[in-house]
Amino acid sequence: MTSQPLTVQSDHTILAEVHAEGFTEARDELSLFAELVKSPEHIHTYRLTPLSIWNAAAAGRSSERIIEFLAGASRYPVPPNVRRFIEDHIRRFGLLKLVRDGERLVLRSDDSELLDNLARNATLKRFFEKNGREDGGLVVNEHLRGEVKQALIKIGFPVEDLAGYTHGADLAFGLANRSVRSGGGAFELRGYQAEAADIFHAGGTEKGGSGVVVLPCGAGKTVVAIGCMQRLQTQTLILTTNTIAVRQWRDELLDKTSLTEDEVGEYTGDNKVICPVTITTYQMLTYRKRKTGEFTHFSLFGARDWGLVVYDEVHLLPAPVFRVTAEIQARRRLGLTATLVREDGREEEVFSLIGPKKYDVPWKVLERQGWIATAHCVEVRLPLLPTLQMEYLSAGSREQFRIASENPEKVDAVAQLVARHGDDRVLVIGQYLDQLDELAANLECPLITGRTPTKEREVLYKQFREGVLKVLMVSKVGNFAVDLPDANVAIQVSGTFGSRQEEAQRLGRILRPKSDRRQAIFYSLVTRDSREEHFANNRQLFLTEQGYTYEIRDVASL
DNA sequence: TAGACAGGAA
DNA sequence: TGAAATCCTGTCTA
Repeated sequence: MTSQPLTVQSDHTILAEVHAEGFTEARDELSLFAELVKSPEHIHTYRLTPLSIWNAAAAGRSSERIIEFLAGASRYPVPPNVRRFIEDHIRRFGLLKLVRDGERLVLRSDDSELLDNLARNATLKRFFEKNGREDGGLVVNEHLRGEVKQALIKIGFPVEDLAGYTHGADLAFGLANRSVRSGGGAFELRGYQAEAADIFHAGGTEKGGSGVVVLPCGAGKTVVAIGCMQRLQTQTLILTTNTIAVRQWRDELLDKTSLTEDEVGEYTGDNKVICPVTITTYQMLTYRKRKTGEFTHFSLFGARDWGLVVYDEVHLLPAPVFRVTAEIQARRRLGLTATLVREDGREEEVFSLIGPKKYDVPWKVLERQGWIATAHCVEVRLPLLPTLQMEYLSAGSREQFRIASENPEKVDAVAQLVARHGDDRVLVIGQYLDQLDELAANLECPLITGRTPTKEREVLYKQFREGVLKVLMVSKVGNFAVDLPDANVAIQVSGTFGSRQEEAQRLGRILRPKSDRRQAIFYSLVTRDSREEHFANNRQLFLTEQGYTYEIRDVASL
C-alpha cells in the first residue's frame, strides 16, 4: 500500500487522517477491530479495546492480518506494545472453549496452568463441579453456562462457546410466493440479507447459532431473522421493544413466509397467544406485580421448546432479560441492531450472553448499492445571545446543557430551514416539550408527543405520508414510533445527552430510498461553544464511523 | 366486551 | 448528569 493515512500510538489509539489518500478503505478495515472515539474535521481517533478485538477474533480475523494491515497503512512503525496487545487479545479468544463431552459441559484449554488457576479462583469456584478438574478440562455446572461466560469475560477471558444448541421443536415453513404484481416466484432475500443469515447459521450445531447482526435502519432486519428461521425450521420466540413493532413483525412474517395466522402469535397486554412463532415485548417480560416480586411472564421462555430466540434492538435489552438469557444458553440466539453500542456500557454482556458480532455492513455500502438513500449531514451552529450568556455561565453543567439546547435562536433557524425546503417532506425532531410547543406554534405545524392519542397520531401520519402535510414535528416519540412516515429532510433541534443510537435512529428516518433520487438532508442545530457542542460531537460518533461527514455551517451562512 | 384512563416501573 | 415515552395491569363505564 502506498497511502499511509494512519498513525498507531502506544496508548492503543489510532489516528486516521480524513483527507489522506486511502482513508476510506482504511476506515472500513479499521472499524472491524477498533472503536471510533473522536471525530473532528481532520483527524479521527480510534481505539483498540479488548472487546473490539474479540469481535474481530470471533469473525476469524488473525492477528497477523490486522498487524499487517496496520503496518502497511501507518506512517510510523506499529509500536511493539500495540502488536502484543493485538496478539494477546486475539489469542485470548478461543483460549477457553466450552464444549460438550457426552452429557457434561466442559471448559477446555490447551493452557492447563490457566485451567488450574481458574479452578482455584475463589469467585469462580461455584461454576465448576467438585473434583471436576481433568486432563485439559474443567467440568462446568450445566445451569451456569451463561454466568460462567459472563464471569470469565470480566476477568479478560472471553469463552468460545462450542457446546452446541438444542434444535427445538420443529416448525416446517417456507418463504412466501409473491404476488404476480411484484414479480411472482418465491420471496427472495437481498444479497447481504442472505449472507447475514448464512453466516449466522454457518458451522452447524456447534458454532452457528448465536450472535448479533448489525444493519442500518430500513435495511430489513426482520428479513434477516426470517432467513435465519427458514434455515433452522424451528419454533421461535421474538422479543421486541413495543407493541407496534410486535404487529409489524407479525405482518412481515405472514407476508414473507408460508406461516399462517394461527402459527404466529402475539403475546402482549392486549392479546396473550402462544404459537409456534410468538412475538412479545421486553416490557412484558420484565413485568413484576411488586418491585421485588417474581417476573410474571418469564414462564414464556419455557412455554414451548423454542429453537431460536430473536432479540430485536439488542442495544436496548434490559437487565432482567440478560439474566434469563443466561439460563437459555442451549437455545440459538439472534440479536439485531443498527448500533451495537450501548450507552450503558454493557457490551460485554451482549458479547457473552447473546454472542459476538456476526455480520455488519457499513451504511455507506448499502447507500452505494442503492438500498438506502444518500444523505447529507449538516451541523448548524448558533450563537447564544449575550443576555443568556450570563445565565449560562452561572448555571450548573446540566442546566447549561438545557439552556444551550433550548437556545431561542433555534426558532428562527428552524423557520428558515423549513422555508427553504418548501417542496420537501420535513420532520422536526426535538427533546423538550416546552421548546417543541413554541416551535410548533411559530411554524403553525402539528406536534406529536407522548400525550397525543393514537388516533390523532394516525391521522397526522397519514396526512404526512400523503403529502397533504409538509412539516411534522415530533418529540421523543419519534425515537420509538416504528410507523412514523419517512421524510427527506430532518431537523434535529435537541437531543439526549450523547446518545449515538438516537442520532442513528433519527438519520434512519430519512434514509428510505427516494423514488426521484432526491437527496436526504439531516440538519442538527447546536449552540456554539456550549456543552451541547460537546454532546453533539459524541452523538455523531457512530455515524462518522459509518462514513458520514458533518458539514459545519454557521447559522448566518444559511 | 371494548375502550378509556390512572398508577407504577424501569 | 435528566426528561420523556412506553407498556402492563386493574378498574370503571357503557
